[in-house]
Amino acid sequence: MSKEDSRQILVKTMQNALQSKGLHGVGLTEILKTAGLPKGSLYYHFPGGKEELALAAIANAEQEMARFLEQMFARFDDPLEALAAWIDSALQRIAASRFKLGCPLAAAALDCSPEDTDLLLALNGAFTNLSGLLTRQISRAGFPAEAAADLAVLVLTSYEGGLIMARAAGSTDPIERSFRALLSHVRLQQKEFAHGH
Amino acid sequence: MSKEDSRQILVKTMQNALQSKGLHGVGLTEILKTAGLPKGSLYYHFPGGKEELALAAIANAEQEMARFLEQMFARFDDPLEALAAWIDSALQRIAASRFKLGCPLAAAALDCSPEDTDLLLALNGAFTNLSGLLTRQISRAGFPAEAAADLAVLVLTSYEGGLIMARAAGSTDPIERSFRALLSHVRLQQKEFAHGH
DNA sequence: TACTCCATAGACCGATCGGTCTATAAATAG
DNA sequence: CTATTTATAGACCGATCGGTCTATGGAGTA
Repeated sequence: MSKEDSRQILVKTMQNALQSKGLHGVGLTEILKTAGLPKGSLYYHFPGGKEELALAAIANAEQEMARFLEQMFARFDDPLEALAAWIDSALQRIAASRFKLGCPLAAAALDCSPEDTDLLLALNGAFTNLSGLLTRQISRAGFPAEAAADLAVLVLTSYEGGLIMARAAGSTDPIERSFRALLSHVRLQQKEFAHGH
Repeated sequence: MSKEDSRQILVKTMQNALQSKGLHGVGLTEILKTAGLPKGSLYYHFPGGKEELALAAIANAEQEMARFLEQMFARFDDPLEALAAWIDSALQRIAASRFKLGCPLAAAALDCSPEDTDLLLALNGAFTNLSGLLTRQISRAGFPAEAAADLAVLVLTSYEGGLIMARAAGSTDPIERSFRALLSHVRLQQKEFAHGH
């Protein structure tokens, strides 16, 4: 087992734990049991303990999400189609987990104390990067800068909120509904801007 | 201290704790210290312990939210104006807490194990009731049933997601942006339906 | 082979977790 | 007044928490 293997296993295990139980919902013992590693490994790779591991999991989650979004935007000419494809894949992932998995970023954001500044800072960075990415792509769909920025944040907030409600409902319905509403409005607005507003 | 007083104090304290730290983020000791009550009181009023208290806090939060929404809808003729007023008050409340408080429903949803069926059931009930309430009011604004239902869910998801991002950002900006985008799209769609679609 | 360093391996720690139990103060009923 | 119920009050419990520490297997180099 090489150094990078164990490290990555721990990060992924924590990422998964964040999604299903939240930061304080899982113990290190459980994480280590799932990862199949002893405590010594954890504190060798992450001297900062649980919080450092959580930060790494958050960074990893952000990176995965950003990479996947970029892929979708590269695959589709129309940014709105790319968004739809992203949501589609999210729906499949959630249903496949039988609605156990949420977003690790949201879970960490709600499960930490307001004093955990490192965590909140990392989360803010992640959200900022993702909304920046979305803003750039939505601009390409013909939206003015400010409108695109607002819309990007709306996409993110309803995605995060949708995951929460889907988890509670045990159904993808909330995500499907909110994105149907969102996209139909966006198409309408797109036409407005196209006709020279 | 009468029976109902202590009970209500415990419920409100747990509700507040859920909002700032999540279900597993606070200990009973901390809750009791904040409430100024001993352990005996907790288990007298809530034999089911932490989970029963959490359920009561969730029910209370739902009721408060529903009541406030109804108030806003009663005060404004235009349902969209009522929504805007609701968000406005949320912005003030969040900023006043210095971005410590989120939604207790969302916090509970993300911080519980997928096996906590009682909790998830209660949360689903709360979300269903709230989206039903919103759907009825949005219909009044001239939206067809299905469009109103989708839109209601979008309002809820972006509200929940907005609270998360606002907490991470330490700013009301995400909520302001997403609702600006949402409302501008909705007004546009409203006109469409008004002109006979 | 001997030395070194990396990466486990897990016993162990004090603190705190949620929960139970007995005791008692305060109110109510007879 | 006594008897009974109500609602605290908090000591106490085993389990588990995150974290520390020493010991060890094993790959790489001389």
